Amino acid sequence: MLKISELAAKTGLTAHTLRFYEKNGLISASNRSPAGYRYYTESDVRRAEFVKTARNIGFSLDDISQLLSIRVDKTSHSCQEVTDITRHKLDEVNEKIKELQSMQQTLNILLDSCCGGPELATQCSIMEALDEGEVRNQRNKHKKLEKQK
Amino acid sequence: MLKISELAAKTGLTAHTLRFYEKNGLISASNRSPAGYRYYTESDVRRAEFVKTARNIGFSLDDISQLLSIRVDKTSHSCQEVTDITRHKLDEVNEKIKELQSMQQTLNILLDSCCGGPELATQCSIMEALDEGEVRNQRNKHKKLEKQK
DNA sequence: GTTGACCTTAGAGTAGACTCTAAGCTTATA
DNA sequence: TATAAGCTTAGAGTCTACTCTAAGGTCAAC
Ligand SMILES: [Zn+2]
Ligand SMILES: [Zn+2]
Ligand SMILES: [Zn+2]
Ligand SMILES: [Zn+2]
Repeated sequence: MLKISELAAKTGLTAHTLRFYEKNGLISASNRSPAGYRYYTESDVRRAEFVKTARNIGFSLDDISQLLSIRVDKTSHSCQEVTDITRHKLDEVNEKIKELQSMQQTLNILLDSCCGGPELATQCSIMEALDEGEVRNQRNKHKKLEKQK
Repeated sequence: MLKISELAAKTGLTAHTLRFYEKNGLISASNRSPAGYRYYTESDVRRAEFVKTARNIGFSLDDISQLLSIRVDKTSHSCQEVTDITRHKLDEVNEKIKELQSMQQTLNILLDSCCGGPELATQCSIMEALDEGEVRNQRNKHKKLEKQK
């Protein structure tokens, strides 16, 4: 049985975060000492490591909650449910990558157009582009798509 | 002179957002009616459009504040200051893209490994991978790099 | 028996960019 | 003149995932 700081050391999460996760239903200690100290079993540790791994991949705490409820009763859930969560996350990631690549392209175009030197900004082509609004961009398009869900 | 809702219609920002931007020093109305209604001049409109464009590209409100202070007095600023802001944003964007691509790769590997069908999740390889923590990932590496700044 | 490290809780604070509410004026139109 | 649309403000709420604080209880060691 591990105390909270031991679990923290083992998982790389902080004790604060572990309590926060407990408050949000992700991980709780199977046992408490008479004084109320949390004591984590081996099974709790495995659950915490699952959470850590899923979080590292980029799953939201909400996604992780869903994965955890599948995990505790695998016979009531299908592979499809697992891939649905995973695919949904992948869709989000792909969408964000597109947005960022659009920004990246725009920023590169802006940087290419400006000398970047000690000259006064009076004729800076970046400032001109921003003033004229003629900067290619698709961020809003993506944002709107995002909200249609 | 435009009222706030007219400027909102023209820029695609909401009246709420325009007031919020004013509170944060980005855009304010040059004039007010005797009753206190905001009245925006042509120059205010151009400033608002600048903000909109910069925001669409992905600049933070803080970045935009800096760009605006260059904009109002270009003779006191250099192209280099403009490119510094732009390059810094580009660095952030590149960093985020890397993180997301790492997630993307991991998620794709997971999806490839699972049948995604109606089978029980008892032997789901995604669940197994999460349980074993053997999922390639670099998100934390990126996070740490981010914080070193 | 006291020091110091560790534990508990409820609850507040953080970041970024809005988003909305309440309560009350103002203005244009019918 | 009445109705509705639109404007004002301060300030609270939203979202995510923590992060920290205050005030106090516990425990092993010396
Ligand atoms: Zn230049
Ligand atoms: Zn320039
Ligand atoms: Zn399967
Ligand atoms: Zn599966």
